[in-house]
Amino acid sequence: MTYPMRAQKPFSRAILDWYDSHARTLPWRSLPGVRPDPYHVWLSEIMLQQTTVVTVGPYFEKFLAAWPTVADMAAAPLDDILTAWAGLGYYARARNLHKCAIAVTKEHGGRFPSSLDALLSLPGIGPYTAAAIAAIAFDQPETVVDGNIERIIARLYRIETPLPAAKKEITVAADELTPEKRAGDYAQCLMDIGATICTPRNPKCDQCPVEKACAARAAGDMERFPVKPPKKVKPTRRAVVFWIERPDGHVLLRRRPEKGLLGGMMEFPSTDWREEMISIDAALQEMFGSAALRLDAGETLELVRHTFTHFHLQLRPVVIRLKNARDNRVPEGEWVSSSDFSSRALPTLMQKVVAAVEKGQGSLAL
DNA sequence: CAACCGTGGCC
DNA sequence: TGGCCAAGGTT
Repeated sequence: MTYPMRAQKPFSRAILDWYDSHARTLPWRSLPGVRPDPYHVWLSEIMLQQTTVVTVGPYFEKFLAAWPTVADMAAAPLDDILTAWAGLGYYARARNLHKCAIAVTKEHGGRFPSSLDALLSLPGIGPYTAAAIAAIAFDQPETVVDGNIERIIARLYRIETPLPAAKKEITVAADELTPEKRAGDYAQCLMDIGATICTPRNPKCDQCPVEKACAARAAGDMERFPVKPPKKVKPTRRAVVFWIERPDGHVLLRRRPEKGLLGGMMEFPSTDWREEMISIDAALQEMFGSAALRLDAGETLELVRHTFTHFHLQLRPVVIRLKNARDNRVPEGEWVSSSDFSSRALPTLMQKVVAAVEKGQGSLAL
């Protein structure tokens, strides 16, 4: 095929040479050739799953300041982890982060294991993250395959098989190129190249240290790879969400179920998320078992729009101002002053609801 | 295997 | 403006 298959060492050497002069300085990254703290590597790798470097930066610093060691994190309440994670998304990562910290503390004496298998058995650590930690933190010659490296390999060999079926083929090819020494630096270098040069669109091939080895570059069809299946249409779900405020200004929050969408995070009570928007009357009936409220003009606020991985959501916020502190029609939950929302595990969707309510002023009395 | 699971930035 | 995409893992 092309030269990298026949000449593994020149390929990895070219990559590492490039890295020594072009490596980005990132908060979790040590100098080339220096082993970083496995706790830092783990924390950053979990945060970086499907998340950009720019987004992760401040969260990484915040977590390290709050929990300097994995034992500190293990000792923290899950809600503190979720609160700190709020806004980062994919909240199962935060729940698994906590589980993993506990497992490392209790079952591994507070030290991360260095073997691929032991790492794979930990919560939230899959094939990519296990290989990344083993290579970067423990200098083991494991093959790291993330989205960047998939793209680089797919272009290098012009792999026509669509993802995710191509994953095995790509991993085999990547494995043949992984160097015995400095596999961690090598992996980070490939990811740097993927993020800055071998980008999904408009790749900067003239800056690439392995341009000459790339089959897609030679054919001039880099952007065709990796081949991906067509996207599915996202349905839209709609609901009424309630900002229920007591006379003392505290607002009702509820905790979502442990698993599933926004699992374990806080929310404003809402009607079920259905395909069709529910009427305000029906929403009041569903939430309070009573529609005995007069609806005046201006009581509803701007529609909150949010897109999740697999559906769009539209929430119609309705503000309810309670006349009495206690009202048995109101569901159970936690009453929180809006000035304390920042210390709560409110996902971005719910922050959008806060913004919509603060921007508007219409309300209903109950 | 395919569905599920967030969010922000880019063009 | 909206689909696409990002240092994936779990079920």
